[in-house]
Amino acid sequence: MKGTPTLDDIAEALHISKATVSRALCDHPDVKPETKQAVIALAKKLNYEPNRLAQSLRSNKTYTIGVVVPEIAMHFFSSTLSGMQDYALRHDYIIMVCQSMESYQTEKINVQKLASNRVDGLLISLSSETRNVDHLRQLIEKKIPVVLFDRVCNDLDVSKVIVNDYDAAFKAVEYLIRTGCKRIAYVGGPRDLYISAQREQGYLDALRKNNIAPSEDWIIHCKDLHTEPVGATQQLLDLPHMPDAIFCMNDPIAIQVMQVLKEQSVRIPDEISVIGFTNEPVSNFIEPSLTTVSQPSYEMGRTAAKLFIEQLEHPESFKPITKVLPTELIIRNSTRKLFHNVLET
Amino acid sequence: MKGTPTLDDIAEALHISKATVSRALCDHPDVKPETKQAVIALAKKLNYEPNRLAQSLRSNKTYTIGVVVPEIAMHFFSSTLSGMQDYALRHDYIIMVCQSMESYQTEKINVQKLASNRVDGLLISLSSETRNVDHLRQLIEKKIPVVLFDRVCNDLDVSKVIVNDYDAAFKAVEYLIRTGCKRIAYVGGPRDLYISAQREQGYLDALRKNNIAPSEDWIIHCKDLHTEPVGATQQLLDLPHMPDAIFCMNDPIAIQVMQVLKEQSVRIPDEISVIGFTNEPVSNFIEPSLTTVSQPSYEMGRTAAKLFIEQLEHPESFKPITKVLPTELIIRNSTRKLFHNVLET
DNA sequence: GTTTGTTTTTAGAACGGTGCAAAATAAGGA
DNA sequence: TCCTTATTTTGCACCGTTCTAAAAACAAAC
Repeated sequence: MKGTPTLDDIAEALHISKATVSRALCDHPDVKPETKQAVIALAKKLNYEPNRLAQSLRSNKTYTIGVVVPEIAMHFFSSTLSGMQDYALRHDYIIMVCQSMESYQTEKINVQKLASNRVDGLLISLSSETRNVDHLRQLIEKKIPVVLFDRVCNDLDVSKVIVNDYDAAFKAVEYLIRTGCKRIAYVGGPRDLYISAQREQGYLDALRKNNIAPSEDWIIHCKDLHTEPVGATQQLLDLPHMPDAIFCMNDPIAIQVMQVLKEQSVRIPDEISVIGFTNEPVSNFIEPSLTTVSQPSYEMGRTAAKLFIEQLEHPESFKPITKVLPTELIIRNSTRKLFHNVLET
Repeated sequence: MKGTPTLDDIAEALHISKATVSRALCDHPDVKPETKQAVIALAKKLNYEPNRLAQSLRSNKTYTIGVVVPEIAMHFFSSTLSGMQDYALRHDYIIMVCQSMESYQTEKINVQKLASNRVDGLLISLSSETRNVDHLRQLIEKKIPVVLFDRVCNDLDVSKVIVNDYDAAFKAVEYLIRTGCKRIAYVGGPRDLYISAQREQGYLDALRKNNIAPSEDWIIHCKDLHTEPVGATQQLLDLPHMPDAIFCMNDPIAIQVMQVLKEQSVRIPDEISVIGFTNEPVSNFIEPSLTTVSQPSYEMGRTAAKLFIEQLEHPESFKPITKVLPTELIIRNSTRKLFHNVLET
């Protein structure tokens, strides 16, 4: 016998047809028990494994899920990947992973490569540059399921896994206000990055509800999340009337903000409170530890994979749904204590 | 026309055979220029894309690389994944990612699933539990290339990407000695985890070279890297003669060690110096910032992918090689300053 | 010994692309 | 014009599986 055993090899050895062998291995009822026995025994002996490629070619199904994240090495995303991988593998799917590096062009290429690799569908968190989602729409038109997570967009009628960014931001900012902060700034991502806009809206509404007039000066949008927050912080410090709190779109931004504050010897939280979003591991260890909104990243990945597989395996009963997972405000030491207010009320 | 266009569709439309179409698209010389033109034009118009599955079935090549890491969400590994992904995609490969969660069983399952998905080969970093590598040997016997990175093992004759763990550990420990530490402990992984053993050996030899007799009490092996270091630290603190430095196998361990020291109000580095390994982002932000050995994780991933693809595409000239990437001792504030010694010498 | 009805098995056609040998066409030389 | 050589093109088999329709095998009933 040559390389890996095939159906034909088994069929030939037992003097039966490969169709029967195929049936026997699928436990099809139309096969005589003793034939089935013989086939299974020989298959085991030869260490036979069906060729996935051939199966896929025939069935047009690859048991493969394409995943695109902005950056694999960002903890939030690697944690979602972990959740997806676990769920997928347990259901016999494998994930193919790409990263867009926050570039729209790269994202398009990623999607294209995954599609040409015939993935059964796509789990994607959009790059911060992405405005146009035609590359996804094309897939959807071809009936290839797409599930968005975290960095979603509203003009696609697909399943989504998110947290309530608006609400979480609202609560975070309201917490700042309850600790006595009055001049609260927001350092966010690009203006049209959906999650950033949502968090900004929550921020604005929390201010308004508490009779604080928002100021344009307090809101800064960064295109490049890795470097711009540094300048943004300086800009805030240079204001005639410096803010007393900074709400950051995510933890990496908050960390850059804190670095600048520390360099300039601005005391955190006495002079300025800082609050982040995501609860990356580092936020627990930075000094002072960072108050932040925790997002269930692993669970988001798991849920995205779950919705995806359900959609794929029960297309008849499929309706796009949006799963909103809970967040939690993790209070640490980068924000003032509630102490005074508790006394005041 | 039905769903996705195929070679046959183009052939039929142009009244030529699909073989010619196939050739035209591969830019084979044996096709009349005008035919080629026509084919390419129509292919573009129909948005034709060759079916990877069909190609793979025929050629027995999938342009897919299986990757197994101990834990996707550990920064070191997500960073290697990032490097692999970048290099792979640029060379038209896609990575399929699995995590072993430090479990030998899961690792075997991962390898098995990836193999049954007909990956062209495997990049793997072994779980801390893995002693036996027969699951990899099976692949190698089937001529499926395997490249090991970081967590390698010596009984496989394959390409490897590592850092010089022994040397880096030696230098790190010697640095501790030069800052005046004399009772240096080692908190590592399981005894037979190769990188841990290597680092331990470097540690031991650095002590001996500097006439410090190693003590059994100073060396602790943790099976579970996520929880055991806490108890290990306590154990060290409870020694009649407490260590004045702790060399940790990696940063996550170092961070747990530091947490315990801080809880017990042991001053770092005045009473005990702490040194880590890997240079995870968090080590720069923890207080005091962690002195550690930086490993080029992204580069390790890239290099692993590179070696792999070279091996795959030039099997004739293949010889297993071991790439040793450079490390760097990053001196921060969890270790004493060199000051005194500089004066002494 | 037919007829009818169940099992059980079998060719053979997909799936979509590539490679080979052979055929068809075009061009050049005597 | 015929023969030779070079250029293009064409069937067809193959990769390994699954599915369909039809055939074969067997048993029970008439």
